[in-house]
Amino acid sequence: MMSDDASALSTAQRLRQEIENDIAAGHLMPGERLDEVSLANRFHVSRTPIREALQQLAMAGMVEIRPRRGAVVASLTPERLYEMFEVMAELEAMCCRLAARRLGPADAVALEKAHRACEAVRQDHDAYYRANEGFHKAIYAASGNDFLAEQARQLQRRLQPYRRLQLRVRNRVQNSFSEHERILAALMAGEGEEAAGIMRPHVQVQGERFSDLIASLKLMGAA
Amino acid sequence: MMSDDASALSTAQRLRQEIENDIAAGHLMPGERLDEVSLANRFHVSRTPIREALQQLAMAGMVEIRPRRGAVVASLTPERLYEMFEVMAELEAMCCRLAARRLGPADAVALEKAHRACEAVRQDHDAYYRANEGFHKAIYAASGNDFLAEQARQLQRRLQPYRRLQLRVRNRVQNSFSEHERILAALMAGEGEEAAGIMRPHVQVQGERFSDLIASLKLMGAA
DNA sequence: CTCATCATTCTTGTATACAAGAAAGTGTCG
DNA sequence: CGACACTTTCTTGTATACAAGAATGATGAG
Repeated sequence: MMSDDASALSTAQRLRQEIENDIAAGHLMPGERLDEVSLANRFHVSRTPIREALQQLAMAGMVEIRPRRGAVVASLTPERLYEMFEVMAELEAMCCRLAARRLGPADAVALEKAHRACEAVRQDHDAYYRANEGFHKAIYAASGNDFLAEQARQLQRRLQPYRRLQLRVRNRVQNSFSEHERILAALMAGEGEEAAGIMRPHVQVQGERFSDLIASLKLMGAA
Repeated sequence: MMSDDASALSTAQRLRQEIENDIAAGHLMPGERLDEVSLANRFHVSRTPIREALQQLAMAGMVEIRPRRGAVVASLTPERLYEMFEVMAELEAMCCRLAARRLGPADAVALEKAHRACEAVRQDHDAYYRANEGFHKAIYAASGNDFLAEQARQLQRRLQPYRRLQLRVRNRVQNSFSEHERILAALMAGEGEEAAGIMRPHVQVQGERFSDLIASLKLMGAA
């Protein structure tokens, strides 16, 4: 039996994923230097594939390469961060609109499951953070537009180091969960615009929440 | 006086741009093989920076790298193409919404200028194609969201090889121009939703236009 | 004549050597 | 004591050598 292993990854791509994970997980902080030799030693490869991985990350916006001066983890200004959240909100709103129209039985089941997973852990910030990610990804998938889903996941990943801080704010988890509930209901009812309208402010970081984000950003020590 | 030359590009980045231009310009066709040695000879460099450029292009979705089997210009299935146009339409609609709210005097001038440039060349398909690009880019810029503008430009670039074929369809230029006119008027009047509503179908490729696209796609010989 | 198997050739993947620019450390002079 | 120039060290950028997998072509059997 042949497994059409389309998921075959080159070494550089695997390395990219590893480093990307470290960035998304907050193990590598914005502004931090990415030394080619250290990375090469760490992964037991030469600098060549490491450099290829760094070039990929640069295109993904996760690192910044200053010619002749090395690569650093990309650090975003508050303005840019705001812009990215604004786009993220719109992409997710779009996912809602499409999902409401195209929702299949399998998608509906996956959505409810993801939602109940959130409910189960809403006392635990960190666990909720992960479950929340699952709920949002279920919506991307339900949009029926694979390209859109990929774009959404990619941007979500890029914002992850910053988003993590968001849920620590008092009552945020509780509010988040009840917003999920309303979104889910709207999707099931086929009310795309309704769902989109709830999703937008759910994702976007405005007003007080933005100030909170900036404050915690300073705590991170990002340049 | 100091010119903060942030535009300093590494060799790999320059090479990426060159190859990307060839793809966008249709000089390199979808499915075409990108031989590392040939490219290295052509640009008078070794394979190393070429490979770095190819990794970047892979992340940008412009080429596909099959491990151990080399890189080819990415060729999109009709489904994926449809999905990408759907997202493009939404991004541009979002630009409209934001631009209508935030439009500054400089943006307004730039928009009108770009529009008149379109008008001046509407007898010439190829010239209109370029002017059209300018009009859309002016809207991206007017959104006031630099990240959004970059995303829009990047996706536009990716769709360029396919979009080129669109305007050849009978009357498409005339229709396009009159849609521009209505979008411009709505933007100037601050009617963001109105502008977005015209932009969406202006960009999205649906119904007959999609069939036309698929037909010309087959002519391209893309796998 | 067609298909399968093996040898050959070509291309990609990786390490390494070397070149050259940036950073850091040292000493001297004001 | 502080600033500046110079030297040394370290890091990145590029080419090249070699290894290994894929494509290609030849040869032989059915």
